Amino acid sequence: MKLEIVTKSDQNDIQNQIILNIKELISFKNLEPGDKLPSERMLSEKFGVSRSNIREAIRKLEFYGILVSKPQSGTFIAEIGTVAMDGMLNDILNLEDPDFKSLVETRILLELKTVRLASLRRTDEDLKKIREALEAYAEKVENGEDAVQEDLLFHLAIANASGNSTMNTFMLIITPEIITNFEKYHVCDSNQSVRGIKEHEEIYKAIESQNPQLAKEKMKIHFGTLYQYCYHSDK
Amino acid sequence: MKLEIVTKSDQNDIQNQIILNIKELISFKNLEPGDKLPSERMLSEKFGVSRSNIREAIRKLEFYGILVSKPQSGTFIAEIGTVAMDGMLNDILNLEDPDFKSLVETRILLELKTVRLASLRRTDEDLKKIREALEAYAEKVENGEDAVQEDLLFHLAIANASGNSTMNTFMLIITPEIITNFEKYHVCDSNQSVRGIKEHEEIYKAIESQNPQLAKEKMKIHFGTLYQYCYHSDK
DNA sequence: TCTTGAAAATTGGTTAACCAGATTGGTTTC
DNA sequence: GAAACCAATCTGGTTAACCAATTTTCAAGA
Repeated sequence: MKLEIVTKSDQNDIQNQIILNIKELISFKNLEPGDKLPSERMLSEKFGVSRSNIREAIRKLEFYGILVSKPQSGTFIAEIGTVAMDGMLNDILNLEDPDFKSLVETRILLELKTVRLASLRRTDEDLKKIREALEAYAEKVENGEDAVQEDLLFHLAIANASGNSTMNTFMLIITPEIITNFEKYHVCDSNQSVRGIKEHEEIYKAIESQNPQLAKEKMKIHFGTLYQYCYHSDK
Repeated sequence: MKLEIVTKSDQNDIQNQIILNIKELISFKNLEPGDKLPSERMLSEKFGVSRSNIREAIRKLEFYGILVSKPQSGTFIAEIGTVAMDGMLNDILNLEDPDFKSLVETRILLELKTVRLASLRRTDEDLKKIREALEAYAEKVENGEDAVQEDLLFHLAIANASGNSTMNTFMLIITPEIITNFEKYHVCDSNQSVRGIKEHEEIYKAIESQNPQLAKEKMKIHFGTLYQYCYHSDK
């Protein structure tokens, strides 16, 4: 178990080292947005790492919008300006893994917004999906089973109905880590789940009646416990 | 240009097709969290695609926390439960590319929060970095140059000072797309930039004096124009 | 001198062979 | 019978050769 983690972080180190090398190369060669990077082969030779490592690092920088690679042509620096590129590269190199508190804080922020947007923009189709998620959750809880997953799917359905694809994506990104940490720290107990049904129903009703203010209010209540955890804990 | 876009989207289609295949395989074989997926070779043969395509799809699902691959051992289904896995896979397959409105909406949401957190948690080191970003921005504007990048670096410095790694990452993710769209739609003109200096300074002062409410207020004012764009446009 | 166009070189993507570490199953040993 | 051990096998990762599309080069033709 230990070993595996070490390799993972080593892997990350290598990737960050490559990104640092690329950054220095760009700076040294005075490359500007739109310019072509040396080929993957050349980079792998120059940095003394495998081409797949290079490709991986390039993918990461592509994800953050700093590079754009065109098939059979080359990898180019995105048109975001030298200054932004340099600043962002620094930030990417300094990125730290999210802690649980940071996740919860972000989740609450996102959800208080998505629930508002959902109540404004939801289609009938959206509403139906939320209803289904709600019922799946209620059924699980009533059977006394663990319903963390169904809980989160209800919230994801709301994010989906918000009509904001960015927030929807972000919710998807943090969800698995929320689940893992919930199970690790046992944040919710079964009593809370029973109460959760009523809270979910209230949120649903607010969305149904297209009342954004009420929806946000009910979501805030629903997050009551988490809120406390987030703002009164040292974790 | 057209061709390139087509290949990109084709590429995406292939990846989504693989993810769909994996989803069906999991369902068909009744695989549960913790179980091992067939090896990459086997999957590539079964689905009739290259192993690198398989690896790429697995990486994507790893990013969304659904799979975990261990070197020299296998790829495993993450411990997030069958229901959550299934629901998330559906959501991932239906993910749509973010539109500009969605980006701006999310940016405003994030920044009104990060500026509050930054004013509460900023260290002296953070403050210094924000100050530097502010000065770089002011200098560019006073020279009559375009300062979109410096503008965003100022905001990223605030996100960095927020002490919330998740929000920081999210800000990094949306920044390049914001830059690209700003340049495309010419959202800001130079007059706005001059006014922007004063606004940035006010935000800085609020963070310096650790006044979260004021900081949020000043940020809201700063977003005035964008706000309008966001809520009174059909785009 | 400029245009044209075909061949050569270069590129990211793909494929297949290979590697080292992990797993597995059976055999030995006590 | 159980524990220890070893070798065969299987795994994700790496490497190197290959591919098809793109870009470059440069000589032929006007």
